[in-house]
Amino acid sequence: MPRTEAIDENGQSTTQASSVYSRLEADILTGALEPGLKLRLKDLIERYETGNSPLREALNRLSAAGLVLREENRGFRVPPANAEELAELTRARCWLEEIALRQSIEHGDTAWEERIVLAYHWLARSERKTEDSASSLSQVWEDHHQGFHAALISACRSKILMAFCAELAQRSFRYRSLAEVVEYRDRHELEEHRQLQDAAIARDADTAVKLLNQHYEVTSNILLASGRFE
Amino acid sequence: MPRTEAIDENGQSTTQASSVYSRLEADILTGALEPGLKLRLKDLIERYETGNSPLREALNRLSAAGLVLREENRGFRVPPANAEELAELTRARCWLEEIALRQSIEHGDTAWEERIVLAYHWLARSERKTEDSASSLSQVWEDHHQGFHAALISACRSKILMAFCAELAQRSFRYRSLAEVVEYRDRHELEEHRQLQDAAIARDADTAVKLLNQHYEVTSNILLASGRFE
DNA sequence: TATACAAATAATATCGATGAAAGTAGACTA
DNA sequence: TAGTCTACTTTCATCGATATTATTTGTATA
Repeated sequence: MPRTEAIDENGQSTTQASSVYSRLEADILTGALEPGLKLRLKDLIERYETGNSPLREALNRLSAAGLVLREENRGFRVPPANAEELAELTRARCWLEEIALRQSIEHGDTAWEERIVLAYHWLARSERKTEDSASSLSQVWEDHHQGFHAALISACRSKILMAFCAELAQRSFRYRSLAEVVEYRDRHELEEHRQLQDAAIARDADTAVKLLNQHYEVTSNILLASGRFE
Repeated sequence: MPRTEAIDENGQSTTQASSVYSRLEADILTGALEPGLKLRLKDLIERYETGNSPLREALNRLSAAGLVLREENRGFRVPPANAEELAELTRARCWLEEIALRQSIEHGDTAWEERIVLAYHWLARSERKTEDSASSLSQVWEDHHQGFHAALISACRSKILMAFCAELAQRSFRYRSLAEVVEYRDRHELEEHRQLQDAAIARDADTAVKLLNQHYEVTSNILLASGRFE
């Protein structure tokens, strides 16, 4: 008999392995499982109430995705987090997203513009809500934030490039979670995104790229300044 | 009792899962397992003389690496190959390797130059051998070819970017294998690589990038012209 | 003859247990 | 006192069997 039927975030039924995968992924990205932590199979089996096989399948997938470290005959661990990696992530992200953004601006149709406008709208709305529930950045805001940046490059005509950008976005997100920076001093996040929206839709590639790179670099510097990464 | 002790290419002992992983990877990249093929577990267990669990772990890793398709409750298959993907791979490769090459030329030290010279030397030597064993491109030549291109970008100071490039190189290699183009008409491969070497070491970024992009685009066009991908 | 349903079959996903390797602690030696 | 050898313990990797899900086949119905 199966432990419990595996259920998707959307209430869809999936395999145990995929269910464990997404829960593990979330726990690593949010820092619930801290960097460097040894992932003992027995513990994880308890934590996620699953079996040996699906757990190992999830861990193997995650290791190939760079979200878990795997050592032959020594099991798995959460990858360490350090300033160098954050810097490298940021650099790579600026490089790749510049290409993707320029391509999108060149090839984007009106549907692309609409996706951006819509994504910005949601982002602006969800930010209001954040003021209510003081403390940590809300999950819903994060989703919309990610959605906005994905929309910007969604017309680049390269699934491969978008997948790479998504991986970088995900790994960068972990650093934001780990830094636990709730509020960014002297910063108008929504305004930055609005300017990005405007430049993209105005097809002003150089401005858009400059804004986007700044956006990532400023964030990165704030995180580095938190002093949590060495 | 284990079926047979798993052995690495270098004679090192590894886990079954990793052993199966590399054999599956090779068979997919060389086309021994053809695009679109349904990967039935029972068949693979026979083929690789392994068990259910290590096989599934290997397949799960490969699926995360984009070398195998996974469908919930429907198992695994070899990803189809088509002209669009080849074109997209080539485009992405030109984009990313341009960045990596420019960075390498900017930051490369003498050790980097030596790696290139050495890699070129091996490539030139191994090409001679190919003339003997007529038919298909030799494995050793492929290794040196890949080594040369890796050396070119090896000073870019971004492991992440190099990993992306490696993935693209791998997936592109599959198309070269599948096309079974043994000889490239009107082409002087070794000469192309020599020019690349020279431009890189002369720190002539624009020329090097132009040569590299041409190199990839010409190859891609030859493969597309083979008519094997739709 | 096409369609819908049901049973039979085949394939995948998961379980519980066992085998193999790594890690640990205590005894013995130089 | 440091080193290393061995027995013991913990953890990981793999096995063989079972449960679950998809697919096919067969049958009845319109």
